[in-house]
Amino acid sequence: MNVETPIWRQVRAAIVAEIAAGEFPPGTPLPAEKLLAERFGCAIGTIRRATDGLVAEGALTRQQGRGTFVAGHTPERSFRFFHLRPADGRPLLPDTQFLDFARLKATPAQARALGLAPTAPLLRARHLQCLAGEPAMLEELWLPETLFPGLDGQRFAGRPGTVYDLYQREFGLSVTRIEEQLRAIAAPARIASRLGLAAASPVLMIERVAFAVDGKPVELRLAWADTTSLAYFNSRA
Amino acid sequence: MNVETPIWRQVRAAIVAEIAAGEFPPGTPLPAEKLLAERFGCAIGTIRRATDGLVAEGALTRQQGRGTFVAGHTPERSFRFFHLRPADGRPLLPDTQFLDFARLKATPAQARALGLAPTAPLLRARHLQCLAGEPAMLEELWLPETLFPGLDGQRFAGRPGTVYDLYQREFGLSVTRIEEQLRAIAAPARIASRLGLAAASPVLMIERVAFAVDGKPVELRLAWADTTSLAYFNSRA
DNA sequence: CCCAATTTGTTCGTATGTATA
DNA sequence: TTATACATACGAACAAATTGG
Repeated sequence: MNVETPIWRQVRAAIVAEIAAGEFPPGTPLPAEKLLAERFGCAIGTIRRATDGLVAEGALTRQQGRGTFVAGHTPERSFRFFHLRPADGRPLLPDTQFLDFARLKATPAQARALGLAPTAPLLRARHLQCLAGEPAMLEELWLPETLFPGLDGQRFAGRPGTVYDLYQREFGLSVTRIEEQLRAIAAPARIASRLGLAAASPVLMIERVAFAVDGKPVELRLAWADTTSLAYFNSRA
Repeated sequence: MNVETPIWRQVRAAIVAEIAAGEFPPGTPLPAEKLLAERFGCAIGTIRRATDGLVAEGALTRQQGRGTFVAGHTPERSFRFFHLRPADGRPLLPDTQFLDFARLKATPAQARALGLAPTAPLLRARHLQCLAGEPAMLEELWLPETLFPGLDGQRFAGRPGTVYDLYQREFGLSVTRIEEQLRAIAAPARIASRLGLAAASPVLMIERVAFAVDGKPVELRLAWADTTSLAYFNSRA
């Protein structure tokens, strides 16, 4: 009479909920598999089944002999979502130049993308990503103010690590999935000049929505990339 | 004393090899897990572990009560690699207009991308992908002649299903993974006119290498997409 | 229509190997 | 060395879906 959801899914959901609730800050180990099995009243294999997906997504990392850890948004981890590389495919860490920070109202399209009420208050941060010292991509980050209480330009620009690391450490929002739309457009004048391009040069425009472990959208990001000597790398199995 | 590769990896490799050798044509069921366990002298769980990855990649499909099948390249399956959609994200099957077919020599860059000797003979097919009746993307397919013996324009254009279905049915090459590079460029005159665009309009250029189950590169594909009312959709966990 | 055989899906428990502290 | 934790592997049982009689 088991038409219910499998135990491993229930366990997975429970663990995700605990992580999303901030019970295990990034870098801390989950209870050992044996303990989890006891706590949830199931077999160790079921615990593994439940965590396998999280490990594959990068939300957890397992280390033989040490434990299972909630993945922090180290540069390498965030890098999973950074697709811009030189033509040879060699991964290159970008460095970021902060531009400005503002508080605005959502447009209908933005509200829809983030699942918010129309004209909900948003925070907007803009910065420039540089690769090998050259301006590579201009980015606009749009954040629901309710999810990022008290965030301002100082705290944003003064963060130590990556943007997603900030979301996770300070607001308990762990980005694990993104959805992107890519288009080729003629660069608007303001953007072209920031990238050191002639006006109306073709640029790669990226529209991203980032989701937290629990599936909630937490960020809308618009980006304009100069792909004359770089490319957006994607690989699918 | 087990420093060797795990059994499940060996089993996986063996199954992949058999599929690549054409022992199980697409659509046919693999031997039941119990049989495979006996044949390989291991437990059923180990068989499942071995096939889990193939299922995730879409090379196999499991159906409770029926069996485990070698996935054919149905339109839906090939669709996993088709990323162009209207802005609303609604998936839309393209239809294809054949343009031409030729036999040429590889450029150094093409040979490198396909892992071939310089100036190896290549087959080139060109076609136009249309979405909702409108020209959406121009594609150039470059194929190593040695992998596609006897392929010509007639057989290419006259195929019943998708391109990848042709590769699999007639040449035993099952595409399971692709790597892509995306760039925004100004459309060359010939391409712009095919897409019904003004010369030098921004288009999304896609460079793809497709790999078979066994990891061998089998196709180099260049594509130019009109993204004025379409977008390239990508999602990563 | 029901029944039985087959096949995958889920879950359990256990044992051993290997890496870490 | 010892204890802990994950990695691999085995075997068993039952559930659920499918198929064919």
